[in-house]
Amino acid sequence: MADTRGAISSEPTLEEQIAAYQREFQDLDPQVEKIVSALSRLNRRMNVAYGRQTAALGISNAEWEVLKALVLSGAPYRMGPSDLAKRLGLTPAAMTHRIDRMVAEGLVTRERDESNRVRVIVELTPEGREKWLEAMRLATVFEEDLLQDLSPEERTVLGEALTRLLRRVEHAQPDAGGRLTDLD
Amino acid sequence: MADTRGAISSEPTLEEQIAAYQREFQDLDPQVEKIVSALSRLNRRMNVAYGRQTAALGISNAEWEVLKALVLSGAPYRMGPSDLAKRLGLTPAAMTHRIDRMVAEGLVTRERDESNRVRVIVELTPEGREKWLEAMRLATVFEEDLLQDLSPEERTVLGEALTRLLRRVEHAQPDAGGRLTDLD
DNA sequence: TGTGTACTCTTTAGCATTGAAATTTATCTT
DNA sequence: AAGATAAATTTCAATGCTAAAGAGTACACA
Repeated sequence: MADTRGAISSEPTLEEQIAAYQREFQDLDPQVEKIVSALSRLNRRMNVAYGRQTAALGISNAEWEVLKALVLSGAPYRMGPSDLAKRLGLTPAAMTHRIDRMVAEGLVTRERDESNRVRVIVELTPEGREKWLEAMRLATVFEEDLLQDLSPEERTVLGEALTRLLRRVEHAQPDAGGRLTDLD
Repeated sequence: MADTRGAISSEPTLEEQIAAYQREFQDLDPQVEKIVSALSRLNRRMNVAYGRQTAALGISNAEWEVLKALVLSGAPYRMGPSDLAKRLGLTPAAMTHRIDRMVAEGLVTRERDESNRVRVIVELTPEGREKWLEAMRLATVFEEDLLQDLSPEERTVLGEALTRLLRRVEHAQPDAGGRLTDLD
């Protein structure tokens, strides 16, 4: 899991960091750098916060990711290990071990698919679903607090802008030189 | 390092995901969820892109992080291992090993501080600085492409909004229940 | 029916990370 | 000056990840 550790301290402020970049690299567009750096820092801080919350519930951030994927798949909350692995960006091997741990903790069950015995079905237990719900409640409180300074209009604009950026990275692939070129 | 792996595939669209969340969790504010999910996805995609670029230069994303921290510290590009560790959010132990590798590759040097022999000084080599510069050039091209759909005004608004969110997480600490409360 | 091929999951070996203990050097107290 | 305490780094054992090899099952096609 990415950058979930706590205490990010003695870090320069965003402004100091951008000033330092400009000193060392003249071609830098400070506006672009501000967006990119803020994005990355924000994400790191948020992951730390989520990590603290899930830890308080006795699960790891990694386990929460699995619970989320299963719930999002909809009732009856079943997925195969390789689907889960693709969804979370893990190798199937890592998924095997992660599921091992979660079965031992009673968050999911693992059984063979009787109609195709190559396949394995991972299914959320009621306990797993309950954990997800508790984590979800904490997460929404945190997220609402995070955004409390933004008016509904500002939220709309922000969501719109981020979605546009996301579409750009998702529908484009960097070429050999790293340039983003449209696929459609 | 966080979520730097490639191929994030067979993922539901952002819209599908939010619809699924609303089905499973009625209290969800779709506007908030849109922002938070887009942020997290965007960051993941960007890390994948950066990873591809640094890999093309023969360094890992982890090594790039160290190079960035050293350059940002300004000439003469020296830092102690524990400062680097704090800056990158790693344990000192991990820093020791990472520096080992980078010394072996000639990106940095490690020597004892003669004025206080407990301390160690990690210093960027000219080769390390050159690698940073190459990575920086690729990164700025990617970042400019990423933001190409946003007008200068939109960029300003976006940067401003993200900075505001960042200030909120940085100056606030979640309490036992996970609420963000101001420190100032 | 039998064999080849493809697919899914697990096992194995290697690597980066963490947390805790150990090591080395500096500083404080008397 | 001696001994205790503190600080910075490294060493060590355990964890979770990746990549690649292995095992088991289903399906196609002769």
